[in-house]
Amino acid sequence: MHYRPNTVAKSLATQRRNIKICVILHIQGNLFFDDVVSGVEKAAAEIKDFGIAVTVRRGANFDVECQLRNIDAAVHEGCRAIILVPINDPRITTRLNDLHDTGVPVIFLTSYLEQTACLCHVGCDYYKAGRIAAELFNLVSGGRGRIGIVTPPCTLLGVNLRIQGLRSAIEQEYPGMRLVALSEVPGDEVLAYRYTRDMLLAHPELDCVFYSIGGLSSGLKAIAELDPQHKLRIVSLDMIQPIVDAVKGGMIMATICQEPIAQGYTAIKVAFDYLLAHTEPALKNILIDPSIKIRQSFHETGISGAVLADPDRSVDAASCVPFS
Amino acid sequence: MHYRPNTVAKSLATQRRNIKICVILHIQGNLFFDDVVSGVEKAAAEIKDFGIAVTVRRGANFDVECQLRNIDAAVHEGCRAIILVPINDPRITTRLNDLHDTGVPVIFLTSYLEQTACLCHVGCDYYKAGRIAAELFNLVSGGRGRIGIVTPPCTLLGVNLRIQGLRSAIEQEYPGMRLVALSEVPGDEVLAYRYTRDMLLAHPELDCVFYSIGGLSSGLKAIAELDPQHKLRIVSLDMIQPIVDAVKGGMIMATICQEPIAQGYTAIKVAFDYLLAHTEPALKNILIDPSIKIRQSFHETGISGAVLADPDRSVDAASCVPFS
DNA sequence: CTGTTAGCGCATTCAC
DNA sequence: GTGAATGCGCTAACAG
Repeated sequence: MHYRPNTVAKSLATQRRNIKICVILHIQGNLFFDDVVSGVEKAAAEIKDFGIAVTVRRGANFDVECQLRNIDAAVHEGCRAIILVPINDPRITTRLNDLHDTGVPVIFLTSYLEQTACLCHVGCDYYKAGRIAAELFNLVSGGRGRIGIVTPPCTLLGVNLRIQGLRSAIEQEYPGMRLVALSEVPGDEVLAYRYTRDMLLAHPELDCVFYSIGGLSSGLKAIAELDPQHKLRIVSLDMIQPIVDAVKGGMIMATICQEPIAQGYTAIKVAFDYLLAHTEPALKNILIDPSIKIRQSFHETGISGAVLADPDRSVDAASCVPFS
Repeated sequence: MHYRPNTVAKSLATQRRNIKICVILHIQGNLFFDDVVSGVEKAAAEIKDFGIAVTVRRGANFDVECQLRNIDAAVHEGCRAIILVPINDPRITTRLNDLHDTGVPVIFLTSYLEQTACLCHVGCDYYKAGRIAAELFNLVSGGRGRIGIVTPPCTLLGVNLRIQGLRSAIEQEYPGMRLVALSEVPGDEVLAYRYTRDMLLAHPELDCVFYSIGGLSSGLKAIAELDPQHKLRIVSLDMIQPIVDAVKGGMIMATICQEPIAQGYTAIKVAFDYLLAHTEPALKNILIDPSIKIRQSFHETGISGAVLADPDRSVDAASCVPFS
């Protein structure tokens, strides 16, 4: 027949079951993941009235045992779906596959594990982000740029994909561009400064830098010292505060945002749809499009405030005659 | 106390009232507004279970009488909120102010009228879009670009704001840039071709073109004929099909998307929140951020399909050693 | 195992 | 006017 169950009535009836979703991260003190969490919390607030509670557990950085404990704790408190930023470790894979067999769905967030059962992966199109970076450099360098990359370790999935994207775009489409240097920086401000500085000193021909360690801003200081005139074209990642400041200040030309808030939000919504409507996501890989932000993207117009018409900028047809 | 009404229960109880939202446009056959409508429909599908119906009325282009009739019809069928793409005419203003007095909220979509009571305006930050265009030209022209603009009539609110944004950015921040020509094209393919061609012929010094009449693609043909080598830097608006094709083909350098789907979606959500929770929007002006799309933004990675791991692009740490 | 009923939290209606 | 009862559409617990 034409019967469509009514989601609202269904969730009202289901409220008493006290459904829980658990989000597990293994990163502390990272601005990008703070935004992921705020996306999670935004979605959590929206689905609270549906009788679904969301709890977030932030484990220690890359601590496998801690992540395993968090998974156990989540199961123990009876959670009905797990959203996970996974650590790439066989113990996690094993644990998640077991979980899947017991009927608890797993949603990967920002990264995923191969050979591991899951409902889906919610992330960003890291590969495309890399290709976009390549194109930006191509556009501003007249197709003859010399690129250096400062990056987290390439063993991380997203990082690897991003660099492959940049590389493949250059090879396939921008023959005049060159990838000249790549510097992998472990998570440490001191090393970020040193590696960035060393790269620039070792490669004076560099005119483009892909600074993809936004969490570490001391590398930006190294760049500022060695390039006080802002001759280098710098593209970075995400809209965390130090990056935004550098874009506004004219030091960074563009930043490619991996939409952490949307990622967190979407992951919760996938879990929600699964728990309430038993809807499996249409795609195993839900990739949020990276977005490009430049200086003017952060321009405060003032028009978005409380009043409709901004007296400084109301419609003025007379101002629109041709000019010279 | 700490009482928070439960939205779900409330809407279940309210279902019998058969609430209606009416969306009224005055544009036919415009791809941008097709996307606005699809955003509306997406939100409509989501709130259907809440017992709220959405109907869309698309009137004749800029026909004031028709828009007035549509408003009357909406009121007559008992709709509880009106979402309107307004025509700038005093009769509309009068009618809307009357409506407001009878308690029917009006939400402006993509444009608004001054001196007119409304719940809020949902649009795009047109001013910022203009500033972004200016910055893109500045970036790729080494700060010495000569800009020509092809635009719809500046009497339209968004159009005017956009051009003011571009202009003010140039005046304030890009002293080496010049606005050389502005061509206002009424909605007509023949004129679009002719005006665009005339502008290019009259201004051989032009190296940047802001082609902001995406609905009319014959101007692009004029550009293609006069600039077969793609020496002009072209920035356009929105992601409608002819523009996307031209970006993919390398003719258009970048397009600034005014997020029609998000605008339509947001307008419905505002009405929904008002009708169900009696929540007034926090801002009178809800401005969606314009987004920048370049060629690689349209790159199909293939990874977003049904499988998680793309064998062509799985993690390969060995590929990430430094190169030359 | 199938059929019936209570109740999720609220708005509306009806009785007083 | 104030207060109690009904039902929105569904799930869960219950009874047969």
